[in-house]
Amino acid sequence: MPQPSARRGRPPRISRAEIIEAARRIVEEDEGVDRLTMRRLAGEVGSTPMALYHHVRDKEELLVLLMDAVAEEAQRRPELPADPRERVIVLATAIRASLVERPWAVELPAADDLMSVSALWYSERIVGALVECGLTTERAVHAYRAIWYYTVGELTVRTASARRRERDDRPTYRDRVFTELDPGELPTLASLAGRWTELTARDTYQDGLRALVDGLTRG
Amino acid sequence: MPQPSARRGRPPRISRAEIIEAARRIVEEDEGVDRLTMRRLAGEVGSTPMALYHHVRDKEELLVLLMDAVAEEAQRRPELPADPRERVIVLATAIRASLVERPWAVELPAADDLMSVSALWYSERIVGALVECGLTTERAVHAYRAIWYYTVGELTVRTASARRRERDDRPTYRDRVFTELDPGELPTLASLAGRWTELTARDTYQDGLRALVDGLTRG
DNA sequence: ACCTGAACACCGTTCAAGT
DNA sequence: ACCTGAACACCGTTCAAGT
Repeated sequence: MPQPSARRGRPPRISRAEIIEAARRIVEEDEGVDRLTMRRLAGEVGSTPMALYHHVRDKEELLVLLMDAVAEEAQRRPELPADPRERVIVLATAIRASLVERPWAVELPAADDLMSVSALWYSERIVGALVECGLTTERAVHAYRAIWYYTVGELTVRTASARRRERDDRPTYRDRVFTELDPGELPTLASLAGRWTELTARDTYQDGLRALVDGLTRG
Repeated sequence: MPQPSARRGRPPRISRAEIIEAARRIVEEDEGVDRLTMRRLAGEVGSTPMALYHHVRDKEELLVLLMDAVAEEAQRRPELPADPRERVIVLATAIRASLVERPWAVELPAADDLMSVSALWYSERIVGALVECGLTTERAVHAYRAIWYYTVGELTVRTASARRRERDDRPTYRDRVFTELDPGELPTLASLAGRWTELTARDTYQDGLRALVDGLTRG
């Protein structure tokens, strides 16, 4: 029997795994996907940009692979309470916590759904818990998605503000807008002007989540 | 009296308004902010890239200005029902509808908040309606934000899927994942495998929104 | 089979000079 | 004051060639 064809030709100098590992390092240390360029990545693995294209189809595929790798490793699976409603809260909060630590991942094509296989562990349990709450499977899926929307939105807004804050110290556009509010037109907001920033800085993810889950399961 | 200093020097060939107008055209016709480059924009106004920098500080400022311009014009202010809870639904749905029509705007730095002054018309009325529902102003602001998170999330996921769909016809990564689910590990999801795409394609924005608002106001 | 170098077709932005 | 041209320091990706 001949050796499989994989054994022929020039031996590889870099591997797919090595590339993804280096990509993770760049993105984690520099906190941002925009910092991950093919050229920089090639440098990191001690090769040329074009060598990478022999291991991944294009940058997009690289990002998907990266997302998967990170999801697999980021599993700090929480203790699950018996009460299904509380379980939903715990699960969603855990997903969100692990994404708060990886703000760069929020921008990834991930946004469609928790797509990587390992992350489906969470989806499974959330949908399951919602069914235990009395929803039909169909409604449970929709409820799961609502929770996912809420979570993605909170993360998007959170990371967008964080990025803006770290970039410039000058008052944000929003702050400027709020100081010039016309109390005749916008009485409620004008009365809050001074406190808006403080109010919106507070972390209310769980409060909103609880309200949402209540609404979804009591409806 | 001498003329104000604005009257001196070479007369301008292009104006800020003209630039923003052209930017809006590009972004609206080509459906995407990434298509808006300084060079392309310069071409559109019949000038050079560098001339733009005389009217806007950098590309970021341009995007903020663009967002404002669009928000101002996109006001199809809805009829408001008397019932405050229903009013919140109508307002949020209207915001979302106008963003669904402008998918490119979802990526904008807008994400922090509805920041442009004209868009605050909505914020004012949502917070107001929530106060009418019996919330303190403070809780009303947090509730408003929860609604905003949910809306941003839905839009983010929606536009991300749309972009992916139009790019490649091959089955999405998610579809592939779902066909290979291990029913031992993920029984609920595996039982849904065939229907997942259909279930998640359905527009359930309003259902989720109603649940959220219920939870926020009944809590 | 795997890697390289040179090149293509782009970016945003700076700088010095023109009118 | 407003605009231009050339240039800098980048991108992702293709292509033809090397080992």
